Amino acid sequence: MSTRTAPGPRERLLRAAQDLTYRHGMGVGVDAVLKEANVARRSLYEHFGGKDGLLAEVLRRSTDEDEARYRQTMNAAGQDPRDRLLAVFDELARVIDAPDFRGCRYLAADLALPDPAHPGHAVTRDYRDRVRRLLEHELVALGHPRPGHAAAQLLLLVDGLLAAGATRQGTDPAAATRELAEHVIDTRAPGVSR
Amino acid sequence: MSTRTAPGPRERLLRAAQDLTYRHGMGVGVDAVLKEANVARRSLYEHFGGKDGLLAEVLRRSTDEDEARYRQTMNAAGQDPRDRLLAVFDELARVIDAPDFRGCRYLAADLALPDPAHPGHAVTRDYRDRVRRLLEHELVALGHPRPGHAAAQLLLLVDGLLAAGATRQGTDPAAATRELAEHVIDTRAPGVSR
DNA sequence: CGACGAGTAGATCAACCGGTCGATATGGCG
DNA sequence: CGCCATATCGACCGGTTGATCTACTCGTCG
Repeated sequence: MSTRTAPGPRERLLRAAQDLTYRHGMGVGVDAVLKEANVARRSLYEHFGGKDGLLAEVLRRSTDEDEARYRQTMNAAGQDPRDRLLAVFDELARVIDAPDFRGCRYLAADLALPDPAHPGHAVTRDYRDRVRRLLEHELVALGHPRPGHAAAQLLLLVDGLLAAGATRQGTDPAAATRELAEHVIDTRAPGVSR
Repeated sequence: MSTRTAPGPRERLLRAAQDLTYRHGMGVGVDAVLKEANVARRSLYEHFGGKDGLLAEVLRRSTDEDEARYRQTMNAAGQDPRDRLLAVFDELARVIDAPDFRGCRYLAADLALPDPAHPGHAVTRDYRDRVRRLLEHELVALGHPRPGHAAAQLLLLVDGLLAAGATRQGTDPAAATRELAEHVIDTRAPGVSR
């Protein structure tokens, strides 16, 4: 019963789909996923009801992994909320510098799925809210005067950084982002724009 | 010879593709474009060599339009570089509030085209650079100590705002962005994070 | 007039799309 | 052992993809 038993078809499907959707986008064919996972066509429909169900589950699992990564990045940075927040941006700098970085999964999913009723959208919306709360929690601990507002700003910086990283502009976007993040975090008086 | 002559097949193809790719993504079928444009199949291949060529040309034409829009937004704001820069963000606030806003075309294209050799990528890269130079020019006129750096930061805010607008987070992202943009523009001493 | 180029209409192609279905292998239990 | 439920398999479905090709129409200009 160990977790080291050979993963079943469901698990293999999820892993293959997670990999292929990230590398080739949401448009990957079911055939490609099945081939990569070495799973029969029918099993996909038994487990997930169809391609949409598989994609939604892939997104859901990814959000859990990524949220956990945010948490452990922050925990590794110590107890000071300021350090914990900035550690997130340092980690993102590493992420976008990875040679196989292909942009934010969730933004790509939202932009690639034209149907607003697709179950994937609910997953990405929930994910963004979880991350926002994570940031807001640290800002509250820091005694920030407008934690909700600042959290929204930090999330905006995260989105911008991931977008910039995906589109590979020459100037190092991570440093510029970190600078703005520090400003957001260190703003102690509300409404002061300069 | 007036521009009011009925547009030819090439023009109709571009308009239809521009509209359909924005609404349904880069994955739209050639058939759908042909039907919308009321153009024979062969004409597409005569004029653009294939779907990729059509998409690249659609992107190129869009960048020209959008760059012109940036310019006229800034010109309408007067001569003060600060006003001209902030006008861009006010305009973006309007853009993302439009009911049919579906995210940034170019970011969507970059994320949706897995092949890094696709001609569309060169177009989006060039566009981003043109906008960056546009912003940098105003920052220079403003006497900003690090115009290149600040332009990269503003571009990052633009990307973040467009991403946030596309994913519809509850809190109004435009106001938060404008606040950060003001900070970037008004930073007069280099290296000062607060 | 007649030749020409651009455009249209549509058949055809191999590849692929997402989805359905009967057959089969496997494993627990009487 | 025999039996059955379940999980998995892979052939098959109709439709669509992007692309190529032939045949026809039409307006223009020499």
